[in-house]
Amino acid sequence: MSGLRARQKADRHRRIIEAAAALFREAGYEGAKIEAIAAQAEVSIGTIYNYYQNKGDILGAIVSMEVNEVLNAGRGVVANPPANVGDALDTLLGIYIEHSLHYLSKEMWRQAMAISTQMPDSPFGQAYTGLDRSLTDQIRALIARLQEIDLVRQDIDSSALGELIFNNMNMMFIEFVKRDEARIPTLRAAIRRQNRILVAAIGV
Amino acid sequence: MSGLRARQKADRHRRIIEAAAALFREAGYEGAKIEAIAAQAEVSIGTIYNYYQNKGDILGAIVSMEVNEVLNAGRGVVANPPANVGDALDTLLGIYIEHSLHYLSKEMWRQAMAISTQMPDSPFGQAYTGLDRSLTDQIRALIARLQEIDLVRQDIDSSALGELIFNNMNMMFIEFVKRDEARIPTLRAAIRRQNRILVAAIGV
DNA sequence: TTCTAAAATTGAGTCAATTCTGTTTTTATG
DNA sequence: CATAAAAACAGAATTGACTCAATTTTAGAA
Repeated sequence: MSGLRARQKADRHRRIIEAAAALFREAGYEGAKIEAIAAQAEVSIGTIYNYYQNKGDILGAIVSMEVNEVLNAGRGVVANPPANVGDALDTLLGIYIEHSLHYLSKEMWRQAMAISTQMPDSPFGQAYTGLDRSLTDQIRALIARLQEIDLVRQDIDSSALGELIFNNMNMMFIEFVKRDEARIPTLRAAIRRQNRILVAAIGV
Repeated sequence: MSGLRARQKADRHRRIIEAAAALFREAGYEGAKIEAIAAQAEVSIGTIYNYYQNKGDILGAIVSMEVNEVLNAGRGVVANPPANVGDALDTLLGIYIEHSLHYLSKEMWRQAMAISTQMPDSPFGQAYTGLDRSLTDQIRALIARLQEIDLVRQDIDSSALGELIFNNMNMMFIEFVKRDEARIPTLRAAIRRQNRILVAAIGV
C-alpha cells in the first residue's frame, strides 16, 4: 500500500507542476513569481524548493514531458518509414516540430534552452542534454533503418549523419523560437531545403 | 573637437569593460557582482546601468569584440582558400574554434549563449544573432568562392549548404562549451567527420 | 494508544540585480 | 561670466529567487 506520505508527495508534485504550467503560460517564465506558484499550488515557498532545486527545474519537468511525447510519436516513423529518404526525414522532423508548441510557448522554450546551456550540470541541464541525445539517436535509428531497406547507401556514416541532421534542425528550431513571428511551415520548408542537399548525396 | 563629455564617456565605457572582463575571468560571470565591477571601474552602480541595460550586455560587448576578430581572421581564408574542399572548410572553421577561447572562458560563452536565447530582443540578443549571421555568411561566401574555382559543383545551393555547415558547427560548439572537460582537437575532429559526408557529396 | 525519530513543511530573512529619485556636472546661450 | 537646460551620476530603496532554523506531521515500535 502506498503510504500517506508517498501519496501526498505525488499530489504536491502534481499541484506544483500544474500551477507553474498555468502561470508560465499566463505570465511568462519571469512573470510567474515563485510566491504565486506556491500560492496557487497551496504549498509554501520552502516546499517548492524541497521538490525542485530551482525555478528552472520546474520548467524542466514540463519540457521533459513534452519531449518524451515527441519521442514516443517518433518511434512509429522509425519502425515504419515512408518509402523515400526525403519524405522519411521530413515526416520524423515534422513530428518533432509540429508537437513542439503543444504545451510550451516559445518563451518557455527560450528559457528552457537558456537554462540548459547556462547550467549544464543542474538536474534539468543534464536532463535536457539527455533529451537532445535521445532525439539524435532516433534520427540515427531512422537512417540506419533506411540503410537496411536499401534506401540509403551502405557506406554512409549513419551516426555522423544523424547528428548532423539533428544539429541543423535544432539550430533552426532555436532561431525559430527566438523570433515570435516565425511560423512553423516556414521553418519546415527551410529545413527541407537544407536536407535536400543531404538526400541527394546519400540515396542509393 | 571631441567635447569633454564624449571623452569621459569613452573612458568610462573602457573602464567598465576592462573591469568586467577581469572580474568575469577571475570570479566567473555570476561571481562578478555589479557592485564589484562598479568599484573596480571607479563608477557607481547607477552609472553602469546608464551605459549597459543589464549585466548581460556588458558580457555582450566582450563577446562582440571576440567574434569580430574571428570574422576578420576568416576573411583571409575566403579570399585565398586551400585547394580542396575538405581543407578549405577545416581551415575556416578551425580559425573560428581555435580563436574562441582567447578572451572568453567556456563559462562566459555559456552565459552569453544563454542570454542571447533568453532575451533575443535585448541589444546583446540582437547583436549575437547578427554575429551568427555574419559567420554563416562567411561560410556561404567560402562555398561560393569554391564554386568559382570549380572545386564545388555548380548546382549546389550554396546558401542552404553554408547555413547547414554553420548550424552543425555551432551546435557542436554549444555542446563543447557545456562540458568543461571537452577539448578543442576532439571537437574539430568530430566536425570534420560530419563535414566529410558533405564534402563527398558536393565535390566536382 | 502513546511516544519518538525521521521526514516534510513553513515563512521570515539574505543576497544581488535592477530601478528610482534627487544631486552634480557639462554644455549652450546671452 | 552668469545661468538654465540637458545629461550623467550616485547610492538608497525595491524586488524576487533562494536559504535555513524552527515547527509540524507521519510512521511505526512499544
